[in-house]
Amino acid sequence: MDKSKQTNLKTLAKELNLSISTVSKALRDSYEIGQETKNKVKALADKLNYEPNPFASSLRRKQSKTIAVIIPEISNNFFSLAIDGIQVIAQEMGYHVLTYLTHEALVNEISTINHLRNGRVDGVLISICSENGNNSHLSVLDEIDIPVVFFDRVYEASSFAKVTTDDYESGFKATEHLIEAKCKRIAFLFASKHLSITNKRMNGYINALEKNNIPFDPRLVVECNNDNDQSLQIVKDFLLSDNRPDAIFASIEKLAIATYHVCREINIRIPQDLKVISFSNLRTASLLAPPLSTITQPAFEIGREAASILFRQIEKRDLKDYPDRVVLKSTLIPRESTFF
Amino acid sequence: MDKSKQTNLKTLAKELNLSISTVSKALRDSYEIGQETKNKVKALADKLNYEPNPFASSLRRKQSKTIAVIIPEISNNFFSLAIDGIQVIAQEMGYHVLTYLTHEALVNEISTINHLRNGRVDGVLISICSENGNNSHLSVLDEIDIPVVFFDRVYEASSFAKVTTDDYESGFKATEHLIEAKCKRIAFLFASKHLSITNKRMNGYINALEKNNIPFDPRLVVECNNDNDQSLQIVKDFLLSDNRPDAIFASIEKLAIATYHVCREINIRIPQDLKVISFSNLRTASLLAPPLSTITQPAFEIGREAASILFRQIEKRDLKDYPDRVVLKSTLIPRESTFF
DNA sequence: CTGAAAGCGCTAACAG
DNA sequence: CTGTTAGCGCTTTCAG
Repeated sequence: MDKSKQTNLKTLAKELNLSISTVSKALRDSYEIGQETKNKVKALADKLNYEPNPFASSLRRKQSKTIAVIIPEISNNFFSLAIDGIQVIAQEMGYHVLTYLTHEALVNEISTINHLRNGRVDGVLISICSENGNNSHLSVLDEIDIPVVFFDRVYEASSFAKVTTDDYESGFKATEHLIEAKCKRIAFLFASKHLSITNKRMNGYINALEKNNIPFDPRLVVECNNDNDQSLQIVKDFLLSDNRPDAIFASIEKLAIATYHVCREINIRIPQDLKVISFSNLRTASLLAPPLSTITQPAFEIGREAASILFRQIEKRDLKDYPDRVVLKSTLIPRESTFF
Repeated sequence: MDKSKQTNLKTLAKELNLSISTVSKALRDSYEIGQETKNKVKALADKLNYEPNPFASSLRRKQSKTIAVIIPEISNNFFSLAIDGIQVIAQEMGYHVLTYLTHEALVNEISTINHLRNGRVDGVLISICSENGNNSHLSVLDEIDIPVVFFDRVYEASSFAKVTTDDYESGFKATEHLIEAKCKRIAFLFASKHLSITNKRMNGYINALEKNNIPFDPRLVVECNNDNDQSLQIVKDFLLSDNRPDAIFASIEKLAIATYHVCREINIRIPQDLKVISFSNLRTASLLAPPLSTITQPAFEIGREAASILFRQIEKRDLKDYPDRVVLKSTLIPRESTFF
């Protein structure tokens, strides 16, 4: 296919008997150019569907009008809503969005970040993967020297801006909600001990127990993982053991879903035999059998906020007028799964 | 932040006392360069974390190693799964993925496509928006002169490759499934009459009725839209009218969810009073009250297939060895919502 | 107000 | 096997 057909400044200039630089300036509405010339140039540009070559322009100006979004997975209600929020802002600001999925693998996260060393993007939004033995790889973000904003799964030790929800408070509230429903043996399910969201949610859980004089039993803290089948098995074993809880607080949605599946399989009744609450952005939470009590994160808003902070950093880098931490509150929505 | 720090070919060349082109060739493993030189060059490049400037390279080679994905929305199970499939292939092929959301608005779709006129991407994957009075705007895709592959929501009249599911057959099967459950007044719910998926699914519905000697009643074909609240109201009015059906075939997931909400609100029992089946990729279909019978599309595979066709077109444009139409089968999964 | 010229970083002839 | 050179299309001084 013939790329030579693409209109460029040269074509326009020749057609109009103007110089390339005049055309360029006219299109960018420079004060140096007369109104009449501008009109003529723009008319022809429109007619020929001129679109500036983004690479030439980026090469010259050293900015790409593009941001990268690095997330563990996309078929996940939280992340797809967050991306939606990010896209809305990006499209408003005239930025393009490159999306990268790490599939929870450190090696992908590192190589993705490394590929960003070259100016391809003006900024990065990242929610880190769960495979995070040490976070040393994130030092590469420091080196690439562009604005970075973490959202949801943040790297606490980093100095970049972070947008999260109130994980600790929500963990606390969820646990107290179960305690109010007279639960005594409340389990905490999580998938990755490396994530700060896990730890904060768990600290909320632990402190809520403590405040209510319920002894903390480490055997009720159950580590699952990102593999659905494995998590299913872990939850099943747990619920069939003599260590069986009377309530489950799932720190992530997929573990609540696993719990529902297991309960159905081994005939545990929710909420009679087991109460369940979960962090979740499931749109069908209220239609489940039984309706699932959730802590619903403002996923869309987290994306939007993270993006707008990023753009503030990108567009006026010197002025430090952006917050370096934003916490957006989650909402506890009690439903039948925690009815007493 | 100091962009001058970024390593480029010049830096490497100077450091090694070689010419820029030698370094360039060495890095690209050209046969023209000696092994020893290659090693030296690569070692230094690694050490200095050299990443080629993508804009310079794209400008010169007239290809971006980037594709665009244009979809109506992302917080939708079908699309997020499809994107997942696309990303897997793209990452394998070393391509970057730019995502654009049209939010079902024609004006966004057009302007997005127009912005792609300049070589920013080497190919486009698109699922068209529902606001598609006439599809004339898609002629812009012809003009930009790069490979395009439609997936799911295709523009039938176009000559570009299309990847879909078997919408007609699935519509037929879903309807027969309801007929087997002794339904007589089967309603068809849809959101946009402009989409070919709507029409194909509806034709399947109509022909299944016909084959089973059930008269087609146009009053049972209900047009909803993309606004959840409005659709909720439409479905509610419909179910409260004297035109009330004994079964609903929802051509898209969100209308099944709306139906569930309405039934709960006005105390219609599923499946006793109303049977429901829907195209859906809901992971929680089996956990709903009652579990929802679905026609599940191979969303991930559709994305993967569309992407791999696109890359075949991009990488060997002359050889027409790619299919121009791929149909991946959906699966009907009967659950309680259609129990007889 | 308009134009000439340099150069962003890389690739690809073409010479040597 | 290595180097020189000429751009890709655009922006941006700087001259006129």
